[in-house]
Amino acid sequence: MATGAETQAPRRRSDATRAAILEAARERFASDGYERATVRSIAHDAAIDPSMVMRYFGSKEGLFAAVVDVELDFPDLAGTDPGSVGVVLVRHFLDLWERDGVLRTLLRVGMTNSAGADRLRDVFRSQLVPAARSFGHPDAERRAALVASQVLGMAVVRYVLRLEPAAALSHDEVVAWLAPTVQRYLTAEEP
Amino acid sequence: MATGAETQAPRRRSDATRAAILEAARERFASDGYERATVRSIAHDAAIDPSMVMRYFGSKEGLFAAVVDVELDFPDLAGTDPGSVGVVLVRHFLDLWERDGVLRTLLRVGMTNSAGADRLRDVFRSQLVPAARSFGHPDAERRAALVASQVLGMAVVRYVLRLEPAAALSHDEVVAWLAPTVQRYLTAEEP
DNA sequence: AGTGTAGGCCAACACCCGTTGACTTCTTCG
DNA sequence: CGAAGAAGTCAACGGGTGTTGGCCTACACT
Repeated sequence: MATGAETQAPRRRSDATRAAILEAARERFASDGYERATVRSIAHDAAIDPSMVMRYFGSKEGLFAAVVDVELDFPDLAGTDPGSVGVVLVRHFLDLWERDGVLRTLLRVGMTNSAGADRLRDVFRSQLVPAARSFGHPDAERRAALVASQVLGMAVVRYVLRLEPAAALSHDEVVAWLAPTVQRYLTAEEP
Repeated sequence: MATGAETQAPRRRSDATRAAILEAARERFASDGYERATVRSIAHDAAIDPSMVMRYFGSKEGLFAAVVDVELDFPDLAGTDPGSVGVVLVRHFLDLWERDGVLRTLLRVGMTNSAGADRLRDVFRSQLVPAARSFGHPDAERRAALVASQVLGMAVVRYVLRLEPAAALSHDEVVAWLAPTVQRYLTAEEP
């Protein structure tokens, strides 16, 4: 979706405020979760009045929807070498988790908020399942779910729980360990 | 820890109430998360007054600590055949997740509440890391973290997010797919 | 039977939340 | 310059929260 307005030149004075609110909200939601991230605290971070949040996004729910409404542009796995799909996918996920906080926000909020969980399931269905279909197995959904379990799990221990040994792993180490797993889930004939 | 009192005969009249509060709290925390599980709703489920919760557990935080303060008795991996440790561990985890709601509660709450995250890290450190040491690799902590990422990830997609394909998997299917992964994380010489 | 005490309820407290509407300030353009 | 409208502030609302203390009730023991 990613509601328009960025197609037109951003001359409106309010665009800066809008962006500030969105950024503050993204960080608060990611670090505090949906309930503890209060409209007041977000407004404080963005250095504006709480009522501005309502004016721009209608409600707290609307603000969350706006934060979470971004394209995640998965790589097209159809073109890549089937032998290195694990590496490609894991590396892409690492980038995605660390680029901006959107996925972390989604993960954290998705644990307690149904709108967050819905959006997360949406990403799974619209991005990961199609990618899993490239390998011709009839149970692509199951394979995608297995991949999701490993990738989300690493995100949980690394970014949310911050388990020391997991958070300390370099990107290369994460790829080295997880890629074979993901590869197997997607391409193996049987467990 | 598991605070005593169950060593003495449970003749106190209040023990039933105490247990009712604990059970209601466990379910509410597991299904709603820490913030949305209100003391009032828990008291309602336990059919008592909210003030009783305070009398027995001091505060909402105290109640949560009591809910989460249970032994998880991991299997001792030292005795089991090193070739089937993946199967044993994954099956044990499935039992643990589904026996009572404590681990689900911990997972959900650990995402937003620091006390929950602490307790989860505690379980990791005191149970999973020692188990990982059985295999003589110097980086046992890292191996344990990898196992945690896969096992927690499956719990997230299965019990919290309820991703359809993952929730529909039978125990045997989960074991068949995850056991080789866990086995490799624990025993492989290198990625 | 009478009394001390543990168990339980009720009403209220102070606080924080999301949200609202009226008011002021700044910007822009005729 | 002056007016129109956007951008932003302020104070308040109704409601829900965790928590408290006073009061009532029912049981155990002498």
